[in-house]
Amino acid sequence: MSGTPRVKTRFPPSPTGALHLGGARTALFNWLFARHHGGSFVFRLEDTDRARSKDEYVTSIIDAMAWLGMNYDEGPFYQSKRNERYLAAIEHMLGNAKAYWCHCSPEDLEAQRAAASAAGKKPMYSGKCRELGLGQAKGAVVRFRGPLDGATVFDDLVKGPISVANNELDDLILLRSDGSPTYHLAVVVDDIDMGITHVIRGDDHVSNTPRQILLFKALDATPPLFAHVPMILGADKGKLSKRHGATAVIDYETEGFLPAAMLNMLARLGWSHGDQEIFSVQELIDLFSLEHVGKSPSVFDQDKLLNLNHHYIQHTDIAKLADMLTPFLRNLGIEQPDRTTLLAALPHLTQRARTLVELAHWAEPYLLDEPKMEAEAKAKFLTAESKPLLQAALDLMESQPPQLEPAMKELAKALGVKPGALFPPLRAALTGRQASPGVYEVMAILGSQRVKKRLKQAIDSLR
RNA sequence: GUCCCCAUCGUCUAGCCCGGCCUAGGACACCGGCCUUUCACGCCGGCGACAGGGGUUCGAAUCCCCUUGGGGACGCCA
Repeated sequence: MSGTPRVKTRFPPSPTGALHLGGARTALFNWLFARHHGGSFVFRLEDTDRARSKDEYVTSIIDAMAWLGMNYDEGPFYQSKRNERYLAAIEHMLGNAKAYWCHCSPEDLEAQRAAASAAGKKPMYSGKCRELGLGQAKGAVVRFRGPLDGATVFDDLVKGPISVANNELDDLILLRSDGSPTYHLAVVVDDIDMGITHVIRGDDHVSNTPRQILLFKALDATPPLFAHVPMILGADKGKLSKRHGATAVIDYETEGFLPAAMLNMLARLGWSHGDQEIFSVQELIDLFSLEHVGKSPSVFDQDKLLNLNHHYIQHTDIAKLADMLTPFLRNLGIEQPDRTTLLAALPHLTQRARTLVELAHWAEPYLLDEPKMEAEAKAKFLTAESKPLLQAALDLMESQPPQLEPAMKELAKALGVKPGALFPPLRAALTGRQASPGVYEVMAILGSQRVKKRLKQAIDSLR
């Protein structure tokens, strides 16, 4: 029975597009904060804009959250299903004069804003209908009756104290002329109903905060605590957009990134824990705190993500990696990869792959019945001069050498050539590539039967 | 335009709240070297920042002010 309420955060995307990087990071911070404090995390869909909201975006956002492993304790809630609650709140405010009907037409409003701009002020609603005592009418809206003087102050958990003069805030619309509630009203009612204690959201909402605080108070509720995290920018420091590459998190899944790497990357954008760069999810939960979230925007660096992903690929259990590779191998036409071969190859491949796409590419030669010959590898190394070398290697394999490495080195010496002359043709014959793990490793992965078969094929192709 | 916010290497950042330990640390990227049968991994080294100007102080990246620059908001979008 403690007096401090249990921490409750929420992530409320509007389903008007896929989950993008900024949204994912906001979700992550809310999720980490809730988990860190043993609180709960609410997932809510803000779909009051019926025209732009789409079911396909709802499922894609849910999928992206699942991919990242951000589970929620309550929800998904849909604002579109909570209309009576919003209407009741508006009715309540109309009843105690915290709201009023406004009959201004869109054209009239436009003129008012233009007038304010011309006077060197912020374009705002003039308050024309505020004291007119108007009633409901066709095309009318309900507006909030905000305070005319004083200031609204709040202590942002990341930015510190923020103060805005109330006369900078015009009377915002609560109910549209089509009878639907607006964003500001819906969020506030939801956050009250759902008992949200901490609102962690993007920087673009700071200027909305004073108006929402006023709404909380008008609804006789104590506002939650607010924390505004800086935006994520593109390489040119502009808003993140398609030009900067992938902006939707699901794109990173198809490009072969691991969720753990993505989470690590997102967490380190704007948050830090001393010099530490690598964090497991559990460490993130244990260490996360709003005090260490920075105040300035950060640029999303693809190279850093690639580097992190490379790290996670190297440190992920081989069997698990093999499982994750399945769809990427399928894209290469490999439906049923031989698991034994794959498991044998993977330890030699992870150090050279930064993504699962690259890893699948490296694994391909070992999983195919016959390696695909790259034109350049063939032209450079499968030549008339290399034929006797390949033949010698094949003869050696027939004798079943117990130790590959010394045997191959002996062979080079016996042939009177440097290892650098013998190995590239062997690699080309065995993998079809110019680059691969060491030739002995390749042979071990393939096994002597397949090695002999590939050697024979290469020799035959040189006839 | 008006209001709000922000400002350390190219990028992510530590340090800033509680001034001296900062000739500003780490990571990514980049450059060079080592290792090496290729491609990588790894290791070693290098380049590289407190936006500018005023204060306060014995002393400022750290505190205050101004300038400049950047971002956000100003919708019957969220």
